[in-house]
Amino acid sequence: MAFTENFQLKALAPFSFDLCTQIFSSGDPEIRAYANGVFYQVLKINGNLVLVNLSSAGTIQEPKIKVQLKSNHPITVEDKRKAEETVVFIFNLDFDLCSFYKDVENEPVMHKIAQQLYGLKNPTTPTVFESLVDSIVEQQISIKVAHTIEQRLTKKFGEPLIIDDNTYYAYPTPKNIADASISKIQQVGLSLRKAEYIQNAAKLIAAGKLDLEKLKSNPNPDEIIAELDEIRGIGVWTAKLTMLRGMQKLDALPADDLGIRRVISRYYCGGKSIGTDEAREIAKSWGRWEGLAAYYLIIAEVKGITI
DNA sequence: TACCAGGTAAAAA
DNA sequence: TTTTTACATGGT
Repeated sequence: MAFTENFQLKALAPFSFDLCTQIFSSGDPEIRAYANGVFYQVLKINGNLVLVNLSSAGTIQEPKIKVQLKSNHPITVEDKRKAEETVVFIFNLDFDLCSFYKDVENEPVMHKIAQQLYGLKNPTTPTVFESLVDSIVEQQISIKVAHTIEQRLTKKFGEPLIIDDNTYYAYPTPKNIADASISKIQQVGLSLRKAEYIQNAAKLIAAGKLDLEKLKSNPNPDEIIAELDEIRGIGVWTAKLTMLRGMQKLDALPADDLGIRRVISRYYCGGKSIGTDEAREIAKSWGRWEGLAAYYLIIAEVKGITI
């Protein structure tokens, strides 16, 4: 017998629920997915696993989100509050896209893409740890291989939640990973070195020597990069990707990233391969929103948008 | 079959 | 100090 709780959330307009969730339509149905208008994933709320179902109940200009929580434990008022806070964070509901749109309105390419992706907000991982681990996994290897490995990692070390005879997996906690052996971690297809990086970071967090959630609130991006860079296996690329996807630092742009350089080239340089400096130069025209703008380019490419 | 893919640390020069 | 190399796996 599952406990359920229903409520609604408002988002700061413009917000397109459909645009924001579409990228999850190919997600692993046992982890996180978007199907039949419902996005769902498991969150660990105050120590208990909760399945969060989200669907749109409004429009782009008056966005409302229907939230349904399901758990095998009673859901307290505090659980509800925490879940609400997390959902707001995951979809960046409080962010005002208008400031981004205003800053790029004189930059023809991004302006046009932004018009076609009106209401798209960048999704964020529920914890910084998740984006840090994913970013390490994604070093060097193709994004498809990385996703396969990330799914295996989640199912092998994440805690399962069984609701209505379906099994869903929460993302592993730092302790889950810290308690696992290097060879066990390697079994999901990671190199020995990456398994060490990930376990080491998890141990630092589990031991209280590293507080990523606190680091998130540091307003100085350079200090965040410097601190992350201290951790073995984390370079500037990984630090920036972590900041972008796990801390909503929308100015962080991993300009040396192959995929980002490719997509910048596609929309700005006719597809010829460009260097890091050239990518950085083009990104300057996006002001404080380099990372968000890069996300727009990636989604534009996925959706086949042409200028 | 090779080679490459959203890097990094450690070894070698 | 700067340049090479190993790394694991799945897609092409």
